[in-house]
Amino acid sequence: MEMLKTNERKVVLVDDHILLRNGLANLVKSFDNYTVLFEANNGKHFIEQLNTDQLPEIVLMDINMPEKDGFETTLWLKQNYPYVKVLALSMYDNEQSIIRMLKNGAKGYILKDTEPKEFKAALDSVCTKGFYYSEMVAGKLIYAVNNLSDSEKTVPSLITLNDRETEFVKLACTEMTYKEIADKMFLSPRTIDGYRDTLFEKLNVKTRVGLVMYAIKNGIVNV
Amino acid sequence: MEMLKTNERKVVLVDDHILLRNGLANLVKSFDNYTVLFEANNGKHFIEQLNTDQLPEIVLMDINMPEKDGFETTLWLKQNYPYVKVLALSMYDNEQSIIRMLKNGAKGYILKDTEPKEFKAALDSVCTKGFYYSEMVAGKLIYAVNNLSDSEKTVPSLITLNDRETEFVKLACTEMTYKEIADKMFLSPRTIDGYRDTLFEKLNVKTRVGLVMYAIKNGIVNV
DNA sequence: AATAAAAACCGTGTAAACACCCCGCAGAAA
DNA sequence: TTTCTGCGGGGTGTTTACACGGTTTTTATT
Repeated sequence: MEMLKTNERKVVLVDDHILLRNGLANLVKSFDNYTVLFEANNGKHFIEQLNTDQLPEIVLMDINMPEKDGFETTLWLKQNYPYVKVLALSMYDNEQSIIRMLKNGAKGYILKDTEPKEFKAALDSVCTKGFYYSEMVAGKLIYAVNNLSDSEKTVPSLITLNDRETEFVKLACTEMTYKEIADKMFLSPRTIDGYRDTLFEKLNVKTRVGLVMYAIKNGIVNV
Repeated sequence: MEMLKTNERKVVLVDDHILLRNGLANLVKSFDNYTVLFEANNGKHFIEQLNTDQLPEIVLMDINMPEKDGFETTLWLKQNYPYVKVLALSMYDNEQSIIRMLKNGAKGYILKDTEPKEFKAALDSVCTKGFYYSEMVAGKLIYAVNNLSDSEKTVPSLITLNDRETEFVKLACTEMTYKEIADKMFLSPRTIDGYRDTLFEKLNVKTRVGLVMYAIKNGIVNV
């Protein structure tokens, strides 16, 4: 009654929380017809370990990771191996992260406080239907589209920060003054003013504290 | 060759991240001489499920949880069942959390990106030696005592915020001005200035952004 | 109950930092 | 060409940070 292994769904786990990742790996292995190819600490290690001859069907992808985070890695997969399905795994349920992951190619989005049963359902759904949207995700998406600012409605592109902006945001999350940030970035304080103004507009915040909170909620800075 | 069950170490897991908790539970069960009594979503559920006739030897305790967090629950255990050992489980490695948990009675402190091997070692150490201090924890503690402010040296008590201060910090993590915060708390703006100044001194920060970052790192506000 | 000490509360003032408006220029992309 | 993006600048009012001071209320002790 032994079935052939070729039918098994090959899963890869990418998460820097080793205990969680290990536990998940065991959970996945306990499911019928699922097998774990390998595990990776972050996106960089994942890409290094990826073997073209033996591609996974599903990648369980954490979002907040060092080296190369879930957003980048998912985008990289979409561009290089579009048939590898990504199921995003996150602690946070903020709209921006969900939208960004789905936009980058993730087929589903589950939280770390999900029940194992739902987790299994998500895996199955991604494999068979090609996607998995929980009620939570659907709800957040509906909420998000209903709360788009006017600028976002006309330009429905996702909020993205370039390297320079990201660097600025990280420094804005410290106790440095804008003048000190300007020095550190080898820019004029006026230019820093410009970065701040465009980011305030783009991220829909009004103060530096608002910027900081946004950055933390969206994993731009690591706490 | 079957050993008697009475020798087994009874473990309870308290964490709101169900997937991690489940994985950990399986990991613990896979260890020789360890058994899992039950699991709980948070401190409140844990206390409800606790059975005096069948106390655990070790409680694996997450810190950031809804309802009743790891700090409170550990303190409660220390006061009610001092022989139950707590091994703190956290995502963050900031000194304040470590010190606070150890102060509240935790016998050890490990991070969620710990290797399963070290995790096992921590469990064993807590059971046999009664404590577990990883190099990370020891290092942080040394760093912490070397960086105490003068006021902390004379009064070596832990930093604690009262209700009013906590309320202020939470509002300081929004885009409100101090004047608006004053209105919301039915206080004069000058009084708010006082709160800010004492908190700056107490928490060793210099700007509002510093205050916000401290609050987030130490779980005073929930992101 | 009296009194001292400790908090919590509030007022005025000032310099720095922040937020926001205006503007131009160069180069790449459309 | 136009448009967008990164870059740099001036000016101005508001907010923040940090002084000095004060009163009232709470808490502890004699």
